[in-house]
Amino acid sequence: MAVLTDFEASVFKLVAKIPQGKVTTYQALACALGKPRAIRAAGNALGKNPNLIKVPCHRVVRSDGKVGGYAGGAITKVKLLKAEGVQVVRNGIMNFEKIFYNFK
DNA sequence: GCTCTGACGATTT
DNA sequence: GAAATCGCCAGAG
Repeated sequence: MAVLTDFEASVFKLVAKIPQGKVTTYQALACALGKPRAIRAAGNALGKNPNLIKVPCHRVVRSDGKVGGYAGGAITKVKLLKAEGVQVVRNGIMNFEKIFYNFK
């Protein structure tokens, strides 16, 4: 079972809600948690990556439009996103603005 | 209880 | 426009 903290569990719970073909940013994620300043903490939680398959952590990208990082490598992350219909411009930069998922 | 690290963000140079 | 620096929060040692 998850030996994670409440904060991490909250992050994974939100990330797991991201539908296929959509992506979100670490900022929106932290904001959804009620702590827009805890961007690093949210990213740190995903960094644990306890359920890489169950949690679509690859759908979480940076606010800059870059894919950010991934436990399996940023290359794999972009690959998965492209497979879901995400338009990757270049250098791992994508048009997440058109497929942005807003937590609600 | 203090310090370092980290899948980040925004600002400044 | 790109690179570097500072600032932020939470977890682990």
